[in-house]
Amino acid sequence: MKKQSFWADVYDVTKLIPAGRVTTYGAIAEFLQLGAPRMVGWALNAALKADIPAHRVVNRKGELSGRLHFATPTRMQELLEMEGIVVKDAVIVDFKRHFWHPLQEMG
DNA sequence: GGTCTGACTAAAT
DNA sequence: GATTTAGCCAGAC
Repeated sequence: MKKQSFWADVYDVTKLIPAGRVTTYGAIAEFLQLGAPRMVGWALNAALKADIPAHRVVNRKGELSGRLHFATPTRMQELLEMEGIVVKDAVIVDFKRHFWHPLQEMG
């Protein structure tokens, strides 16, 4: 993938996340060599306005830390559950099992 | 143009 | 082992 502005990069990577899978800010930051996971979340916040499945990105604990930024606080969880991910109390159940790393898709 | 602020994370306490 | 601290870097003011 080409290095663009980090916004576009975050968008692209996020769009690559398969349905029913999730990844972390850190994984994306690592993949993009940002060195600043916070920016990923920040970019994702802007990504909500675009056609980006930002709900598939959670913090390293598998917690839906960004749910409050969605239209409704429960929206993120609903989207994940629609994709077959079990979410309990804003935390993904068996997070490790659903975890997806960008490099995994790259090959 | 310096300062503040994040949907975070790892290390230190 | 839970809480706190520092580092991360791009935008907004």
